[in-house]
Amino acid sequence: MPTRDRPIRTRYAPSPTGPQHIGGIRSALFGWLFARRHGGQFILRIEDTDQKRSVRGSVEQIVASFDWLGLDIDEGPHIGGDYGPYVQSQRLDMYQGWANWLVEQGYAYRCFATPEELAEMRKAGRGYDRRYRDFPADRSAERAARGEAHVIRFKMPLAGTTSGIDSIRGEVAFDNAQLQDAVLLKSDGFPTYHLAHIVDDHAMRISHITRAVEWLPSFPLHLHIWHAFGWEKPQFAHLPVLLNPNGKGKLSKRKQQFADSQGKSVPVLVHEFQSAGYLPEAVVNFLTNIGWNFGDDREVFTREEAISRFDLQDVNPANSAYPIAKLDWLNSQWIQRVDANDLARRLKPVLESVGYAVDEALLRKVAPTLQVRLKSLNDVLRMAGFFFESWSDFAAPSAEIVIQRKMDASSTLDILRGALPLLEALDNFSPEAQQAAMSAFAASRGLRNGAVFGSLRAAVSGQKVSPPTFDTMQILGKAESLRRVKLAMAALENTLS
RNA sequence: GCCCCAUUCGUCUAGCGGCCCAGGACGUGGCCCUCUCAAGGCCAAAACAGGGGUUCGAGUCCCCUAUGGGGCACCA
Repeated sequence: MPTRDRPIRTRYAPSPTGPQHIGGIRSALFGWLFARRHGGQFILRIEDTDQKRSVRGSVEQIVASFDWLGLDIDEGPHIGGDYGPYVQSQRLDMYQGWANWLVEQGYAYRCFATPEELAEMRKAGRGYDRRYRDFPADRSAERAARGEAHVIRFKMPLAGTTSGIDSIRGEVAFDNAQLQDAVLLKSDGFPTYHLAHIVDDHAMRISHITRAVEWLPSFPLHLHIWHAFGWEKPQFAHLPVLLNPNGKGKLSKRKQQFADSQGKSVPVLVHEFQSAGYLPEAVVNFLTNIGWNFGDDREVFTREEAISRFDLQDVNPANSAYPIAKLDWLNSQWIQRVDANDLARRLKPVLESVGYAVDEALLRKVAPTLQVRLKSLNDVLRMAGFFFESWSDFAAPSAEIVIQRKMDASSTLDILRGALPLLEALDNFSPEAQQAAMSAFAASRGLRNGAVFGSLRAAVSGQKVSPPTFDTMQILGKAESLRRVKLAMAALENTLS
């Protein structure tokens, strides 16, 4: 039985198949949270034993994704560690050694069945018929020595049941008669997952194997392999997976975007979250809320707060539809929560990405007006991009934008004509002072505030929707604001003549 | 086909036999606030898959069915 007091070490062991998918992060996150909770280590190991599936550059993408999300890795191919190498293709001799050891000990055997024979057996409806399970050891060794292609298979018990403890769902039992003699070592000398992960998890002192539910069916196989080796077993936690937003099928790796019920496109790759303007804090918060909950109805919390409460036993065993709509809300919550200067820092690259030369001082003034208005960092473009356009190139907006509801060109012109000298007379151009003057003006003319404020908003921003009018004018400055009001007046005069 | 796992509002979830005529959140609808857009506040509609047991008592335990997910590769 595993002892409870060994150091907590968990790992994420992806295949290097390209950009990091959010489903993998979800699984990794729970292992990471658990390790951090217990002051243990979190390890990255690359499982590249299937040569055909390996994609160059994958490790860099995976590491970049973890970096962005702030999930720190203690040991891995990019940083090394005491139990390396952390790439399976660099550990081949270990797997071969242990596979042979299992054969020598009688726990495994060489199988010379050809791919054609296997295909026939499959067609016949059943799996591998164990035809080499009891093949004489001397003849087996002889054929291998002659260089005949073969794999090594594990001898599963033929009867009885195997049960194991899953940290999330408790005891799980399997009928041994249903299980197959799985391949441990392929004919190309590479191990399968079944062999490799056990050799590595043992060598790397992994205390808790956290992996997706699709591994549950091979759990009994793994238990027997651990037993054959005689190694202390880790604890196992088979994590639920993310389903598509409609609840149908596992969240796809192939379809990178698809429409949810609102017709929005849905990010599934980590870099897509980044480019869609989500904060990493929000993404982590979002993922943490699926299949686990904070415990006191809190939905918004930091990763540190989550660490302080996380336990694998509290993970909900059921798979869940990908509740992507909640991410937008969470993102807006996080945008409101971060410090305004921090928000400015995060907004800068977004503005630069569309070609603005960003004045940081200006951005720091704009950011506070945006905190309650952005769902995504990218919304800054639509809401406040005009601040970063060349001011001298500012063109008066069309009358259609300046003229407010129930107003016309001439009444709007009247408003601007009346407002201009009042604003000009202000020594203090604070939003409060502006608002006091403009409210009084509106009242004196019997106008709605909206008619006055809205005309000014459009005049100075060129937009129907913007940050509050008087904040906008303060940021633009009195001179620039008044210049724009005059521009709008001139444009309106033109439409009237 | 066989095996495993799961099943509470549309969705994410709380609930580990009585505190539940089921709580929170997102989304949706309404109202309030309001210079636009938001944010915020208040309110509303909305669920224990079905059927059998066990028990004084079941969303909570057991069984069956249904549905969903996964597995049955020399992929992980």
